[in-house]
Amino acid sequence: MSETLLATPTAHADASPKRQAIIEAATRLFMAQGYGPVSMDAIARAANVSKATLYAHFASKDRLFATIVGGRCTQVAFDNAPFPADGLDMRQVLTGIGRRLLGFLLAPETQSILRIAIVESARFPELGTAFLDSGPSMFITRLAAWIAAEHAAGRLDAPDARVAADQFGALLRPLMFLRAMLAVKPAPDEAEIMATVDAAVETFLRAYGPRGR
Amino acid sequence: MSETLLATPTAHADASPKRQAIIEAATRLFMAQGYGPVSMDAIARAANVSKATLYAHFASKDRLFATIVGGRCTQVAFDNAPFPADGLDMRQVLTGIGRRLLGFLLAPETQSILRIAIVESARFPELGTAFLDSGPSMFITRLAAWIAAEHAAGRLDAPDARVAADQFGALLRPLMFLRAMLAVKPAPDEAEIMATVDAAVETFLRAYGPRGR
DNA sequence: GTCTATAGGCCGATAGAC
DNA sequence: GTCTATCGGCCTATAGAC
Repeated sequence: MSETLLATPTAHADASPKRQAIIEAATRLFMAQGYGPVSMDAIARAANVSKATLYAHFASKDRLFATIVGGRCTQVAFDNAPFPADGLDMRQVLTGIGRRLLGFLLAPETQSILRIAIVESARFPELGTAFLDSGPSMFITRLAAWIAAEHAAGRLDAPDARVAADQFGALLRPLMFLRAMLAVKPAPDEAEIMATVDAAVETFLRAYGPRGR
Repeated sequence: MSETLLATPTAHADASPKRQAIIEAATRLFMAQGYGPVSMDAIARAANVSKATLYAHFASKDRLFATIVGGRCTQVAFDNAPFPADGLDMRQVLTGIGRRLLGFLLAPETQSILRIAIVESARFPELGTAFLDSGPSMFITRLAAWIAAEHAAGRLDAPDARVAADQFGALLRPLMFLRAMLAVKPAPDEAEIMATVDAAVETFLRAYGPRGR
């Protein structure tokens, strides 16, 4: 697969109803089942169009998949709301950031696309990059910038802000996250999520809180 | 009449050369490509047997896959070597544990099976559990026991040893690990691995080192 | 653009000879 | 147990009518 597979930003948003139906059906099926098990017949049937119409809009199953999933990566990207300004309680701020990030990571849409990106990254190398760039990388970069500012202000002691940001994200993905990715029951509940966030914040502050806390 | 008490003819460890060839070929192909893309024809061809022979040993593709991958989970399990006894330098001990664990997590065999377990856990729920039980869960449990002992001895300050162990593992899986799972270049090199371990140990000791460090 | 119909191939699984 | 040969089905993709 070439990297041009993802570059399908048809300059004019094609609002053809059939095309839209195809995209919606393909998104639903691919996200639920991945690439292999979904047939073009099934997509055509779910979209209420014929296979010929399907192929009139998308040259091949590969291209349809890459278009759908690549676009989906940016669509479910982590909501990069701004981090709070100075003066708020550090623990509350971190807890809020952690809750938002972990909630995003555990959301069914995120899990689906992450699962698909992981397994299809061999066949579609651009998917891995698209997913990383769509959320995690940018989030860590922004969090690092915020941490650096807090460090400069003396409210954190994190000389290497990039590492600290990466580690805060990592602390939010303990075994519970792996268990969710592996679909091992029981699914994480709200209490477990909160406990994970609280523990991550606690450890982060123990490691990076201002000296002489 | 059966001539042995130890082996049932069809069920267990059959040393038949054909069966062994099937297992080896299927392992290689499934690990490299996952479930869907590998056909029974391909496995038979790679094992130099006919498809009929294949089906004489394994009732279906599903069962063959579950047998192969389930067994593989325990085979590539993390080497649970004992943790060092008392009296050694804490930083060195943690660094050694971290290097071994991260090296294991990034090994191609581990990445393959983890990728497969993640994507096929919907179709084969037992795979997720098998993978978790084969390594990560037990490792965290053992690490937690060691941390609890160190806590009791006053060499660590980790009241909740289970959380601390889980977080140490999590600190070893920053973005670099996600990048590896997504097959995004460049692959982690030795320097990056060492830097990740050192940073994880540093943060862990900042958070859980003995008070008044 | 959209349809029906089908080409052409590979799939999982089996029958029957030995 | 092991083989050859094959079945019936589903797959991607296309031809041709409208």
